[in-house]
Amino acid sequence: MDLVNLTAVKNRLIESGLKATHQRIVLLKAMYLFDGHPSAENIFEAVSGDNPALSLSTVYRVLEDFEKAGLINKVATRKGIQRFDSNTNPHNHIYCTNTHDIYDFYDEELNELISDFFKKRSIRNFRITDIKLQVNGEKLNPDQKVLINNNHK
Amino acid sequence: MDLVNLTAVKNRLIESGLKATHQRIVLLKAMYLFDGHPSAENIFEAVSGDNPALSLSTVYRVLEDFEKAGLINKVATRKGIQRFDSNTNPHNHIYCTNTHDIYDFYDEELNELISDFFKKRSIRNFRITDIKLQVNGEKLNPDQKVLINNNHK
DNA sequence: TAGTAAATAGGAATAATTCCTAAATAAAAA
DNA sequence: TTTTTATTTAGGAATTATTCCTATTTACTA
Repeated sequence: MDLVNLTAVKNRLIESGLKATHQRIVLLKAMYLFDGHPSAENIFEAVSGDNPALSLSTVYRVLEDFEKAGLINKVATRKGIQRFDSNTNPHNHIYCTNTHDIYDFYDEELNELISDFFKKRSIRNFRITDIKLQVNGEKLNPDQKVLINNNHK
Repeated sequence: MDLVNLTAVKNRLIESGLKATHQRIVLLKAMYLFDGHPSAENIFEAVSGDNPALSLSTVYRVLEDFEKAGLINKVATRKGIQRFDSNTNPHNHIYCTNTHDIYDFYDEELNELISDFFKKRSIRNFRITDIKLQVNGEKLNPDQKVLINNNHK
């Protein structure tokens, strides 16, 4: 199934309790198509060519609405700027201090490790909604990809 | 040894290659004394009563300098606002979605679990400087503390 | 105690985000 | 269909957060 198919996007909006307005459809598509962890401004730039009447304040409001509806998440950043993530599956983040790029990484073993840990250690007076491992550091060669390696076969 | 002792603070600055100016001493002390993960504004408010001539731009610049010197760290936030952490020991963060409070938590076993994991899985083309587990969720009773529980004895 | 490089105050400039409200629009009702 | 109504949006103003600029001040060095 195609995430950015028109009716699929409409349905996602409606399932989440949001009216399928033109702007929301455009913006949710843009979130799915964006490769990375865009800011509101990034998304605005991505769509405003085709949608010249779209307002930046609408982008902010709609992304906020999407987040409240659980369609996307906010990503924590150290730079003090809001960024968003359309990937709502459990995964982790690698942060490059130099470029401020954020890379996703999945690792089933790691997810289990962490979830097992929190079976033993609960947090009193707190309801956990999401756990992310945040790996900070720096990309070495700017021309090469950052890749997680499996050395243990 | 007292972290906020005058000569101790001076020495820390000098060891980090920074001149021990009045403003830096005041601000580093304030960082050590602040309970939590303050913004630049928080620190400014905390010290400006006793230091009316201190400028907010100095606070921003000095906290940035402290971070570069490794005296403090920036904390990733989802709200899009810079916050700082004077605790440079390995520890993790619990984020309350409602109050935007951030709680530290230490767990030796968890730290080991994670460091063992990254002995097996390295990240190609990336130098890790720091790893943090970021636990998102909501504080249940606002009048009670958030505490990590050890159920496994 | 003077000289020099580094740091600061203070405010202006910029960037990021939110707020406001008249107009437009989607969904429901007629 | 058209009308109604509640929601949503555009657009810009307002606010908040952060950085930049530069004359002045300060900490160290000789």
